[in-house]
Amino acid sequence: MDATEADDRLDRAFMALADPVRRRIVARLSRGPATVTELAEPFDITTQGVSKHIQVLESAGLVTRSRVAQRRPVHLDAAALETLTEWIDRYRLIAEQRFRRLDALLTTAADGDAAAASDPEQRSS
Amino acid sequence: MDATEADDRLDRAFMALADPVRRRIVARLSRGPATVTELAEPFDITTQGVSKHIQVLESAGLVTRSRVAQRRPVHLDAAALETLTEWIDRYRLIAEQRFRRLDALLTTAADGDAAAASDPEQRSS
DNA sequence: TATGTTAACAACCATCTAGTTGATAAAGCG
DNA sequence: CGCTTTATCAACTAGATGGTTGTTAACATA
Repeated sequence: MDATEADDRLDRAFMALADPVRRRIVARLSRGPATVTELAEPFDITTQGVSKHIQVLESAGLVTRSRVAQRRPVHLDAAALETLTEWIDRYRLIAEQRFRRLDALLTTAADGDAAAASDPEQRSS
Repeated sequence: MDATEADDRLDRAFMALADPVRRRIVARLSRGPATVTELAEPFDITTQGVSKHIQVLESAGLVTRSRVAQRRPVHLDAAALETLTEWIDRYRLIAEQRFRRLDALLTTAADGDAAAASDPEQRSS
Protein backbone atom coordinates (compact mmCIF):
# COMPACT_ATOMS: atom_id res chain seq x y z
CA MET A 1 0.00 0.00 0.00
CA ASP A 2 1.29 3.42 -1.04
CA ALA A 3 1.91 6.08 1.59
CA THR A 4 -0.40 8.61 -0.02
CA GLU A 5 -2.94 5.86 -0.53
CA ALA A 6 -2.94 5.07 3.18
CA ASP A 7 -3.18 8.78 3.88
CA ASP A 8 -6.15 9.04 1.61
CA ARG A 9 -7.81 6.13 3.33
CA LEU A 10 -7.34 7.78 6.72
CA ASP A 11 -8.60 11.09 5.31
CA ARG A 12 -11.82 9.51 4.18
CA ALA A 13 -12.31 7.37 7.27
CA PHE A 14 -11.94 10.23 9.74
CA MET A 15 -14.00 12.48 7.48
CA ALA A 16 -16.70 9.82 7.37
CA LEU A 17 -16.94 9.78 11.16
CA ALA A 18 -16.99 13.61 11.35
CA ASP A 19 -20.74 13.65 10.81
CA PRO A 20 -23.39 12.81 13.43
CA VAL A 21 -25.67 11.12 10.89
CA ARG A 22 -22.89 8.81 9.72
CA ARG A 23 -21.85 8.06 13.31
CA ARG A 24 -25.42 7.05 14.12
CA ILE A 25 -25.40 4.86 11.04
CA VAL A 26 -22.18 3.21 12.23
CA ALA A 27 -23.70 2.73 15.69
CA ARG A 28 -26.74 1.10 14.16
CA LEU A 29 -24.67 -1.15 11.91
CA SER A 30 -22.61 -2.37 14.86
CA ARG A 31 -25.74 -4.29 15.87
CA GLY A 32 -26.11 -5.88 12.45
CA PRO A 33 -26.53 -5.21 8.72
CA ALA A 34 -29.35 -2.95 7.53
CA THR A 35 -30.85 -1.68 4.29
CA VAL A 36 -30.84 1.95 3.17
CA THR A 37 -34.50 2.48 4.00
CA GLU A 38 -34.02 0.97 7.45
CA LEU A 39 -31.07 3.26 8.04
CA ALA A 40 -32.96 6.30 6.76
CA GLU A 41 -35.99 5.73 8.98
CA PRO A 42 -34.72 7.48 12.17
CA PHE A 43 -33.62 10.58 10.24
CA ASP A 44 -35.41 13.56 8.73
CA ILE A 45 -33.49 13.28 5.48
CA THR A 46 -34.38 11.52 2.24
CA THR A 47 -33.19 8.05 1.34
CA GLN A 48 -31.06 9.64 -1.37
CA GLY A 49 -29.31 11.63 1.34
CA VAL A 50 -28.69 8.50 3.38
CA SER A 51 -27.49 6.71 0.27
CA LYS A 52 -24.88 9.41 -0.20
CA HIS A 53 -23.78 9.04 3.42
CA ILE A 54 -23.36 5.32 2.86
CA GLN A 55 -21.29 6.00 -0.23
CA VAL A 56 -19.02 8.14 1.92
CA LEU A 57 -18.70 5.36 4.48
CA GLU A 58 -18.08 2.81 1.71
CA SER A 59 -15.39 4.84 -0.05
CA ALA A 60 -13.72 5.13 3.35
CA GLY A 61 -13.75 1.34 3.61
CA LEU A 62 -15.82 1.43 6.80
CA VAL A 63 -18.79 -0.45 5.34
CA THR A 64 -19.50 -2.88 2.52
CA ARG A 65 -22.66 -3.64 0.60
CA SER A 66 -23.99 -7.00 -0.52
CA ARG A 67 -27.01 -7.88 -2.60
CA VAL A 68 -30.23 -9.65 -1.57
CA ALA A 69 -32.87 -9.31 -4.33
CA GLN A 70 -33.37 -5.56 -4.82
CA ARG A 71 -32.03 -4.78 -1.36
CA ARG A 72 -28.45 -3.75 -0.69
CA PRO A 73 -27.70 -4.57 2.96
CA VAL A 74 -24.91 -2.49 4.47
CA HIS A 75 -22.32 -4.18 6.71
CA LEU A 76 -19.92 -2.56 9.13
CA ASP A 77 -16.22 -3.44 8.72
CA ALA A 78 -14.84 -3.70 12.24
CA ALA A 79 -11.27 -4.13 10.99
CA ALA A 80 -11.37 -0.72 9.30
CA LEU A 81 -12.41 0.85 12.60
CA GLU A 82 -9.42 -0.81 14.22
CA THR A 83 -6.94 0.89 11.89
CA LEU A 84 -8.31 4.22 13.11
CA THR A 85 -7.85 3.43 16.78
CA GLU A 86 -4.38 2.16 15.98
CA TRP A 87 -3.42 5.47 14.39
CA ILE A 88 -4.79 7.50 17.28
CA ASP A 89 -3.37 5.26 19.99
CA ARG A 90 0.09 5.32 18.50
CA TYR A 91 0.48 9.05 19.07
CA ARG A 92 -1.62 9.10 22.21
CA LEU A 93 0.73 6.59 23.86
CA ILE A 94 3.82 8.48 22.73
CA ALA A 95 2.40 11.66 24.26
CA GLU A 96 1.46 9.92 27.50
CA GLN A 97 4.88 8.28 27.86
CA ARG A 98 6.58 11.60 27.25
CA PHE A 99 4.34 13.20 29.84
CA ARG A 100 5.19 10.54 32.41
CA ARG A 101 8.92 10.93 31.72
CA LEU A 102 8.65 14.71 32.05
CA ASP A 103 6.71 14.34 35.25
CA ALA A 104 9.32 12.01 36.71
CA LEU A 105 12.11 14.37 35.61
CA LEU A 106 10.48 17.35 37.28
CA THR A 107 9.80 15.38 40.44
CA THR A 108 13.41 14.26 40.86
CA ALA A 109 14.78 17.65 39.80
CA ALA A 110 12.61 19.36 42.41
CA ASP A 111 14.58 17.60 45.15
CA GLY A 112 17.71 19.55 44.41
CA ASP A 113 16.47 22.47 42.32
CA ALA A 114 13.01 23.87 42.97
CA ALA A 115 13.30 26.41 40.12
CA ALA A 116 13.41 23.62 37.54
CA ALA A 117 9.65 23.17 37.86
CA SER A 118 8.83 26.80 37.09
CA ASP A 119 8.90 26.44 33.30
CA PRO A 120 7.14 23.34 31.95
CA GLU A 121 7.52 24.42 28.29
CA GLN A 122 10.22 21.93 27.39
CA ARG A 123 10.91 20.94 23.81
CA SER A 124 11.69 17.33 23.14
CA SER A 125 14.64 18.35 20.98
CA MET B 1 -22.25 18.01 28.99
CA ASP B 2 -25.13 18.29 26.54
CA ALA B 3 -25.72 15.52 23.99
CA THR B 4 -25.47 17.84 20.99
CA GLU B 5 -22.43 19.44 22.58
CA ALA B 6 -20.68 16.07 22.78
CA ASP B 7 -21.74 15.38 19.21
CA ASP B 8 -20.28 18.67 18.13
CA ARG B 9 -17.04 17.88 19.89
CA LEU B 10 -16.78 14.54 18.11
CA ASP B 11 -17.65 16.22 14.79
CA ARG B 12 -14.79 18.64 15.14
CA ALA B 13 -12.32 16.10 16.49
CA PHE B 14 -12.83 13.59 13.68
CA MET B 15 -12.93 16.39 11.14
CA ALA B 16 -9.67 17.73 12.55
CA LEU B 17 -7.98 14.38 11.96
CA ALA B 18 -9.40 14.09 8.43
CA ASP B 19 -6.52 16.12 7.00
CA PRO B 20 -2.98 14.85 6.41
CA VAL B 21 -1.39 18.14 7.44
CA ARG B 22 -3.20 18.15 10.76
CA ARG B 23 -2.38 14.49 11.37
CA ARG B 24 1.30 15.23 10.81
CA ILE B 25 0.97 18.11 13.25
CA VAL B 26 -0.56 15.76 15.81
CA ALA B 27 2.23 13.25 15.19
CA ARG B 28 4.82 15.96 15.72
CA LEU B 29 3.13 17.23 18.88
CA SER B 30 3.07 13.75 20.38
CA ARG B 31 6.83 14.18 20.80
CA GLY B 32 6.46 17.49 22.62
CA PRO B 33 5.08 21.04 22.34
CA ALA B 34 6.04 23.20 19.37
CA THR B 35 5.48 26.72 18.09
CA VAL B 36 3.58 27.62 14.94
CA THR B 37 6.72 28.38 12.97
CA GLU B 38 8.29 25.09 14.03
CA LEU B 39 5.16 23.25 12.95
CA ALA B 40 4.99 25.08 9.63
CA GLU B 41 8.58 24.30 8.69
CA PRO B 42 8.04 20.83 7.11
CA PHE B 43 5.13 22.03 4.96
CA ASP B 44 4.80 24.06 1.78
CA ILE B 45 2.07 26.25 3.22
CA THR B 46 2.31 29.61 4.97
CA THR B 47 2.41 30.02 8.73
CA GLN B 48 -1.05 31.57 8.48
CA GLY B 49 -2.28 28.37 6.94
CA VAL B 50 -0.73 26.33 9.73
CA SER B 51 -2.22 28.74 12.25
CA LYS B 52 -5.66 27.99 10.84
CA HIS B 53 -5.02 24.27 11.10
CA ILE B 54 -4.08 24.72 14.73
CA GLN B 55 -7.26 26.68 15.33
CA VAL B 56 -9.17 23.71 13.95
CA LEU B 57 -7.32 21.33 16.26
CA GLU B 58 -7.85 23.68 19.19
CA SER B 59 -11.58 24.13 18.60
CA ALA B 60 -11.77 20.32 18.52
CA GLY B 61 -10.11 20.22 21.93
CA LEU B 62 -7.20 18.16 20.62
CA VAL B 63 -4.54 20.76 21.40
CA THR B 64 -4.09 23.70 23.76
CA ARG B 65 -1.91 26.77 23.52
CA SER B 66 0.09 28.42 26.28
CA ARG B 67 2.14 31.59 26.28
CA VAL B 68 5.91 32.01 26.56
CA ALA B 69 6.88 35.58 25.65
CA GLN B 70 5.65 36.14 22.09
CA ARG B 71 5.57 32.43 21.36
CA ARG B 72 2.41 30.33 21.66
CA PRO B 73 3.56 26.72 22.13
CA VAL B 74 0.98 24.14 21.06
CA HIS B 75 0.41 21.09 23.27
CA LEU B 76 -1.31 17.84 22.38
CA ASP B 77 -4.17 16.74 24.64
CA ALA B 78 -3.83 12.96 24.94
CA ALA B 79 -7.10 12.67 26.86
CA ALA B 80 -9.04 14.13 23.95
CA LEU B 81 -7.54 11.50 21.68
CA GLU B 82 -8.70 8.85 24.12
CA THR B 83 -12.34 9.90 23.85
CA LEU B 84 -12.11 9.24 20.12
CA THR B 85 -10.73 5.73 20.51
CA GLU B 86 -13.40 5.09 23.14
CA TRP B 87 -16.15 6.03 20.70
CA ILE B 88 -14.74 3.87 17.92
CA ASP B 89 -13.95 0.90 20.14
CA ARG B 90 -17.42 0.87 21.64
CA TYR B 91 -19.04 0.05 18.32
CA ARG B 92 -16.14 -1.97 17.02
CA LEU B 93 -16.42 -4.33 19.99
CA ILE B 94 -20.19 -4.61 19.62
CA ALA B 95 -19.73 -5.56 15.97
CA GLU B 96 -16.99 -8.08 16.76
CA GLN B 97 -19.01 -9.72 19.53
CA ARG B 98 -22.01 -9.99 17.23
CA PHE B 99 -19.82 -11.52 14.57
CA ARG B 100 -18.44 -14.10 16.99
CA ARG B 101 -21.95 -15.00 18.18
CA LEU B 102 -23.14 -15.35 14.61
CA ASP B 103 -20.14 -17.47 13.75
CA ALA B 104 -20.75 -19.76 16.72
CA LEU B 105 -24.42 -20.00 15.82
CA LEU B 106 -23.67 -21.00 12.26
CA THR B 107 -21.06 -23.50 13.37
CA THR B 108 -23.39 -25.33 15.76
CA ALA B 109 -26.33 -25.09 13.36
CA ALA B 110 -24.22 -26.62 10.60
CA ASP B 111 -24.03 -29.88 12.63
CA GLY B 112 -27.73 -30.58 12.15
CA ASP B 113 -28.71 -28.25 9.30
CA ALA B 114 -26.18 -27.46 6.61
CA ALA B 115 -28.56 -25.07 4.79
CA ALA B 116 -28.50 -22.62 7.73
CA ALA B 117 -25.10 -21.32 6.58
CA SER B 118 -26.30 -20.41 3.09
CA ASP B 119 -27.66 -16.96 3.98
CA PRO B 120 -25.42 -14.85 6.21
CA GLU B 121 -27.62 -11.72 5.84
CA GLN B 122 -29.18 -11.89 9.29
CA ARG B 123 -30.70 -8.85 10.95
CA SER B 124 -30.10 -8.44 14.67
CA SER B 125 -33.77 -7.53 15.18
C1' DT C 1 12.55 54.51 20.70
C1' DA C 2 13.34 51.66 16.70
C1' DT C 3 13.67 46.96 14.87
C1' DG C 4 12.95 42.18 14.25
C1' DT C 5 10.24 38.01 15.49
C1' DT C 6 6.13 35.50 16.37
C1' DA C 7 1.51 34.91 15.57
C1' DA C 8 -3.24 36.32 15.04
C1' DC C 9 -6.97 38.72 12.37
C1' DA C 10 -9.58 39.98 8.11
C1' DA C 11 -10.94 39.49 3.55
C1' DC C 12 -11.00 36.91 -0.37
C1' DC C 13 -11.27 32.77 -3.61
C1' DA C 14 -11.61 27.90 -5.32
C1' DT C 15 -13.21 23.77 -4.04
C1' DC C 16 -15.88 20.47 -1.47
C1' DT C 17 -19.90 18.95 1.28
C1' DA C 18 -24.76 17.93 2.73
C1' DG C 19 -28.94 18.26 1.47
C1' DT C 20 -32.67 18.72 -1.97
C1' DT C 21 -35.71 17.27 -6.31
C1' DG C 22 -36.37 14.57 -10.43
C1' DA C 23 -35.47 10.67 -13.23
C1' DT C 24 -33.90 5.93 -13.81
C1' DA C 25 -32.72 0.99 -12.92
C1' DA C 26 -33.52 -3.53 -10.85
C1' DA C 27 -36.10 -6.85 -8.69
C1' DG C 28 -40.44 -8.93 -6.96
C1' DC C 29 -45.56 -9.27 -7.26
C1' DG C 30 -50.47 -8.59 -8.92
C1' DC D 1 -47.41 -6.76 -18.67
C1' DG D 2 -48.22 -3.06 -15.27
C1' DC D 3 -47.22 -1.67 -10.40
C1' DT D 4 -44.67 -1.29 -6.13
C1' DT D 5 -40.39 -1.39 -3.59
C1' DT D 6 -35.60 -0.44 -3.17
C1' DA D 7 -31.87 2.11 -4.32
C1' DT D 8 -28.84 4.73 -7.40
C1' DC D 9 -27.60 8.59 -10.58
C1' DA D 10 -27.71 13.55 -12.11
C1' DA D 11 -28.11 18.30 -11.35
C1' DC D 12 -28.58 22.00 -8.36
C1' DT D 13 -28.14 25.18 -4.03
C1' DA D 14 -26.46 26.92 0.47
C1' DG D 15 -22.83 26.70 3.38
C1' DA D 16 -18.24 25.14 5.06
C1' DT D 17 -13.21 24.34 4.24
C1' DG D 18 -8.27 25.14 2.85
C1' DG D 19 -5.47 28.10 1.06
C1' DT D 20 -3.78 32.76 -0.13
C1' DT D 21 -2.25 37.97 0.73
C1' DG D 22 -2.17 42.02 3.57
C1' DT D 23 -2.38 44.07 7.98
C1' DT D 24 -2.04 44.37 12.92
C1' DA D 25 -0.75 43.08 17.72
C1' DA D 26 2.49 41.49 21.30
C1' DC D 27 6.90 40.85 22.88
C1' DA D 28 12.19 41.03 23.18
C1' DT D 29 16.25 43.40 22.23
C1' DA D 30 19.47 46.76 20.65
